[in-house]
Amino acid sequence: MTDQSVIIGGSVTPKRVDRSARREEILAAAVRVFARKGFAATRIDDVAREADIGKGSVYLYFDSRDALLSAAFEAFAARSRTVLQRAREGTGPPLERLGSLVRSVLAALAEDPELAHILLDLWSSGRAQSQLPLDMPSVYSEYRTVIAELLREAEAEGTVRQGVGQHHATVIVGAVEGCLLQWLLEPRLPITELAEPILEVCVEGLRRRKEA
Amino acid sequence: MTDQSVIIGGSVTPKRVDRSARREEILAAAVRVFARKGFAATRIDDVAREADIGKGSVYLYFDSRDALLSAAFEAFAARSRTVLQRAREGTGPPLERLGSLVRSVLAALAEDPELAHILLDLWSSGRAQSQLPLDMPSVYSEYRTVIAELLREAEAEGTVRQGVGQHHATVIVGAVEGCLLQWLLEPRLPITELAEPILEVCVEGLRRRKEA
Amino acid sequence: MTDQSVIIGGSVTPKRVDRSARREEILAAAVRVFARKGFAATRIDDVAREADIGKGSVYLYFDSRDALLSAAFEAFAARSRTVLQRAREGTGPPLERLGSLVRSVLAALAEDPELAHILLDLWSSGRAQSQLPLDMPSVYSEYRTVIAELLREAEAEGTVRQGVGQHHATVIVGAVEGCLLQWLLEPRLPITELAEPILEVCVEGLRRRKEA
Amino acid sequence: MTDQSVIIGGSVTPKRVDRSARREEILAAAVRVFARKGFAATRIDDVAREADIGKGSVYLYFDSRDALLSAAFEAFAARSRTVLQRAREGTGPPLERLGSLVRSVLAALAEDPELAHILLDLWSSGRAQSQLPLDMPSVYSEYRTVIAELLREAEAEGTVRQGVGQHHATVIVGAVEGCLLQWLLEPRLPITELAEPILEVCVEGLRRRKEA
DNA sequence: GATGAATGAGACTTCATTCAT
DNA sequence: CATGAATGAAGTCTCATTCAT
Repeated sequence: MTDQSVIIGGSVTPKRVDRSARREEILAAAVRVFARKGFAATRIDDVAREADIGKGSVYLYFDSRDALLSAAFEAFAARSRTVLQRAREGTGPPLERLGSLVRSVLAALAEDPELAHILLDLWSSGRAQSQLPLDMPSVYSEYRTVIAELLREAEAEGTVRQGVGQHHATVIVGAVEGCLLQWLLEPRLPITELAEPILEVCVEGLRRRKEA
Repeated sequence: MTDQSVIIGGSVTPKRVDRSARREEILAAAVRVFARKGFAATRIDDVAREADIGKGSVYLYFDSRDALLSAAFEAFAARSRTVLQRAREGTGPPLERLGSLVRSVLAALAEDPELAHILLDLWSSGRAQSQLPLDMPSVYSEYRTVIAELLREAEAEGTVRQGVGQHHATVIVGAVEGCLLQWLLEPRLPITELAEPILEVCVEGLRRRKEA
Repeated sequence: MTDQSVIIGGSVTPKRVDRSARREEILAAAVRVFARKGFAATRIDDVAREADIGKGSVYLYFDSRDALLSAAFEAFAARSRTVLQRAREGTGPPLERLGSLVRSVLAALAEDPELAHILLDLWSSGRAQSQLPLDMPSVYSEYRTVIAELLREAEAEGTVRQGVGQHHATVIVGAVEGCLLQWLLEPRLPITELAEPILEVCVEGLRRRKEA
Repeated sequence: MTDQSVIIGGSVTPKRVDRSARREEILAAAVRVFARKGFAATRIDDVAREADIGKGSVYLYFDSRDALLSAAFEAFAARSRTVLQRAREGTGPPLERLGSLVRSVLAALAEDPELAHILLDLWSSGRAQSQLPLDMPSVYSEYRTVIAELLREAEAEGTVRQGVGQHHATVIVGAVEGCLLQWLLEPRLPITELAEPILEVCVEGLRRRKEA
């Protein structure tokens, strides 16, 4: 609304850098609090204190409390998109790209547990009444699509069984997200170590090979 | 509305309504609203209206709003325990019992989508800020334990590969819950049809058998 | 409203005895609870439970919760009136009748601590906003009047100094009630033993010096 | 309405209003309402309206409705302590200091009838059910102690009869508080004029007969 | 821009009172 | 008469949002 511009060296330099950096700081603070207390229990005051600014100042950067959750969702979705994009653009055998994808997803969230923790809230908010336009469903839809593509390539290559399709993509996404869920509920589970078992189970299956 | 005096076990109930039946009615109404709007957005008034009683009457059967969520959790946990118990007590080849378990879990929730929908809230409540003593983590812990037992039996039998253990149990639980999650976010996914792909992926794996 | 009468031996005997006995029971129960928890914190439910009847039944005997306090006030006022009447009608030296009065007041309340305890609530209710028509002020007014009469008689007799009047009556009433107050706040104070010090302080201070 | 930034002790107060001044304003408003309607009948809304602020603003300065009563108690107790301290530290004949004390107590409350009126509620709150930690009993205990000390000094001096002790102190405290009680119930009583009768009754009654 | 005091809508909860049985 | 389940008005308290400084 107010566009205080500062003229430096003859070029118009909107204070955008500062503004957006400050916005990011606040968002990061908000995510930390969401992770700690959950969205429902998080007060604007908590966020302001965490960001070490005044309560009113939060509203200079975000329209509303809900907007903070939306922004957190955006951060999560952006990261997801990046990871998925990389898998899509990657080269090499599709099953290896699948492996990388699974490892990346788990590593990304293990590295940033704060963001991971708000997953639960995002799942809840992704449903029903929520006035928020957080499109969680489409995040998972894209996720399934990418994996289905990889499986299709693998099928074309002959590295996976015939008849593998959408549903199997859903199962793989499910295995990853379900392991994350369990880790969120039980932080002692070694999340990064679960990548290999996930791939073993999904790719190799549990049944013993007859002649192996 | 009032369902007269009710005979239970041959003795006349002291008063007019069957307390526990009425309690269940209100809980069912609450679960319907939770499913529709989520716990955070559900007002006592909503529950009362759904149950077609006065707001104050809810408090005759539940101590607080939180107690409603606790009760919903109990209903969910009780059902989980039943399903798991059945798998534990079952006879027959362990991998078949695993199959039954997976199918039962999905069928149970598909049959009662209302209860399934509050899963998201229960997951959230299972973490952090919640003062509620909803022990979601232990639900999943037991779940993993039962599956790990089945895998151990199968390993003893020689029907699964050696080295299969806790982590693989976590992956199977994850696959089931992760598929449920996706269904909750995207109700068009055919949840019951996912049981077979889950079992295929987990038991058989995706990779094509060399000599098949 | 309902006047269920029972014919016994040919005479109409309204069930008044029972009815009024029951009323007294409830009132006594109410007074016990008021004494224990104070009027503000007393619930109709508490009274019903104490009287061992159903909550709704309280309303068969009292119009409202406030009516219970009114009735308790009436009981207190009636007792006060009795004590005062006795002092008024008594014969003998006025200062001795004053002594009896003081001893009676303290003894009456010491004997029935329950009623004494609600004095505090009655004092509060005797003021301001209270919709209740509890006329505490007139209880004390009558009290002062009776004592002033005794003092006037004593003055006429020459047993107290001249100039003793209304204000001194107020002081004597005050001394008694003020001691009661302290006892209510600090039950270890020996309330009945305070009668003599009160009389010593007050009467000896008023008695004309013999030879002066 | 907002009274700008205020300089206290040379340092700029961090924000705009002086928190403690505003707190006092609200407390004063609360005391006015308590005096008018009694604590039990006073709603937060009443206090807010009296202070001409929003309902929620009360909670910026007091944790709860009960905290308002506690604060009012503190104001009363602080004043009591001051009056008592003065009597304790005073010099001069003990019976004169007793006279000053009685006059001070009556004058202090006569001057601030608002605070006096809540005495009734404080007495009630000093008992039983109240969760509040208002220690009315100890106020009166200290009061008795100070007067007992004065009497002991007077006894040592020979200005009061032998055998005068704790109980007589209780009677004097009672006379003062009992007169206040009557004034509260019957505001037409001339409270300040009662100091002399109280002293006449009590002091002359205690003074040793010169030639006896 | 920054702040935090102020606000008041709205949620929970209590409990006096009613009334069908 | 007796009862206690049901009710909803009313009260406390919270907190997102606004706005004067």
